Amino acid sequence: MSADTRSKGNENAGADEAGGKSSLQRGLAILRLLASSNETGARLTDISRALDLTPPTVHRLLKILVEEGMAEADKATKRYRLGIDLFGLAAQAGNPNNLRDICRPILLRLSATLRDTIFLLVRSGFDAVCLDRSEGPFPIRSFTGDIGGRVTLGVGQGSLAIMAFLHEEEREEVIRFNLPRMQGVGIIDEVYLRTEIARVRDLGYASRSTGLLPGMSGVAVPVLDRDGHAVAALSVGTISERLNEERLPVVVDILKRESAAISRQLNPFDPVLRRPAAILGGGPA
Amino acid sequence: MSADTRSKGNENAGADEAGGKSSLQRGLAILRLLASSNETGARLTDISRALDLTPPTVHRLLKILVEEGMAEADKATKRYRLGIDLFGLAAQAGNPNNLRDICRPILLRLSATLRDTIFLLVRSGFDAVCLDRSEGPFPIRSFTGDIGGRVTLGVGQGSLAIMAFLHEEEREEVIRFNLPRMQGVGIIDEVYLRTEIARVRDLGYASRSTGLLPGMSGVAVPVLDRDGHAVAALSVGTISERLNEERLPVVVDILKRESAAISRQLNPFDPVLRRPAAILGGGPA
DNA sequence: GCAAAAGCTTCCGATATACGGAATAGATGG
DNA sequence: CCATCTATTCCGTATATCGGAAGCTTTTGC
Repeated sequence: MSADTRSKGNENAGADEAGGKSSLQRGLAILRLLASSNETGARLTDISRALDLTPPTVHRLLKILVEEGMAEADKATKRYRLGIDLFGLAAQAGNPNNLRDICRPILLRLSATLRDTIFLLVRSGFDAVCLDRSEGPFPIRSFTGDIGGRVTLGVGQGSLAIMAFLHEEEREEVIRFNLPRMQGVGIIDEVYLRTEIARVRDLGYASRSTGLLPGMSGVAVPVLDRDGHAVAALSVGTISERLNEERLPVVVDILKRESAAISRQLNPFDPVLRRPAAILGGGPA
Repeated sequence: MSADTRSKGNENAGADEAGGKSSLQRGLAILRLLASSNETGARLTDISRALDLTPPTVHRLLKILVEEGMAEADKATKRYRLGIDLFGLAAQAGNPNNLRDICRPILLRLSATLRDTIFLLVRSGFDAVCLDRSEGPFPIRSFTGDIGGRVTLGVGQGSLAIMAFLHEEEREEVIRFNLPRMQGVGIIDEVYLRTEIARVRDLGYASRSTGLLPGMSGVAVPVLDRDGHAVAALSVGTISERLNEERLPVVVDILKRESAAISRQLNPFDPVLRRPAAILGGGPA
């Protein structure tokens, strides 16, 4: 197992077939396919062809999925889509230590205070995933970070904030894996990336025009565990004008304060945070 | 299906066992179990006992689930929880016709305008499910309706709004099924329920102190399809004082207007409108 | 610190379970 | 109406799944 993602399972050829051969894997493959075609839904034969499974097999699996509430059949159009039960499941998913629950009120407060949209990102393998977000009243919305959306770790400020505060070895692993993936999404130069990371680590926050969208900027701070490693990031996305030299320090300060509050709630036992103020700057009591 | 062939002597009626016998069913059962114990996570043997599966079986299924990103193993605590990929899946789930996407900006507008929390509910079987919500700035939050949460159809204003605008036969079916479930959650009297439904149908909105929480009230309007049947409900939850005789009609009026706007977008039958206006979204994942 | 208990993982043979070809029924469309 | 495509059912085959047993690791208790 070791390294935590899909680096190994590569033995079976086939572009996008049903991953393995267990029926559980096939069922999950169907769910993923349905997710990717949720606009229109997918018919049985579509699935059959896409996953290279025979119609009877797909039929049987779909029947189970429907019974279990993970899929729904639109009898009118004969199309299948994901079921709402799945939605309920996921409400609990990716919520280690109730991170999302803890952060929810903070996101609300931040979006109200800063008037921009606030994102909560966590690491998932070599990506960052948007766990939650809270829209601010400011009328221009960032395109990034629909809930559940993924970004390559290292792309975007929230990503960088997480990356800068990973374990040394993990960060190296991520850099190695992600550099090729980052072609054309901004950073392609390893040296530059490392410089950025060092800078973020130094400052305790990430803030640069990502280049993803002209005119848009972001600021992000990591949410640290008791060892000073990132478990998440708080990020603000807005138009560049709203993150000028005057306002930026203010925003950063507020973010850091809230991040520290989250850290404290994440570690209810902590006698003393081990590496607190040094990294996050002026730590409020 | 059904027909319990319980070859094993194990007759002990263990409350909540793994649903069926297919490995897909068992895998999903594990996911559900993890969802219900996401606070702490579950260990392999916990799952094994709860679902009446042998440890090797659970081990194998968990391994698959982890590989597929549907579960995560916390190596430190030896506990399993739901994986973030599941979270990403569900971002697409329960989103027929992109209902959630369509409603998102409207929820935001409503919560800003009305200053209270707005809920989007859809029907799922005999329940209503909270598809989305948008918090308003008003400091008292309703406990109801975490995203993904379920309520018995008929309990609460949003529920009622949906129920009042179902097909005749469907409504009867729901009433029949749900009446027993509603014991102790407010309405227990069939006559009263039917009266309420008729009233809601008449007025075009639902508004009563639900009795679920003293001092809290709600208003809800249905979102109708072209046939005048409910596909969803928009609901406002707040303290009773904020829904007095003066304000209520205003709120209802605004809700109805937005509901109508949604309905219009839901029926892009005009082949011209097929394109869902990729304003800022549509980004790659 | 050691022994005991509980938990996790691997192995492997028996068999239940899932598979897919073929045939049927239903839908679509010319 | 027939031709084509799709969904569903049936059933014999074989394969993937199961669980006992045993090795191994971690936790518990003394």
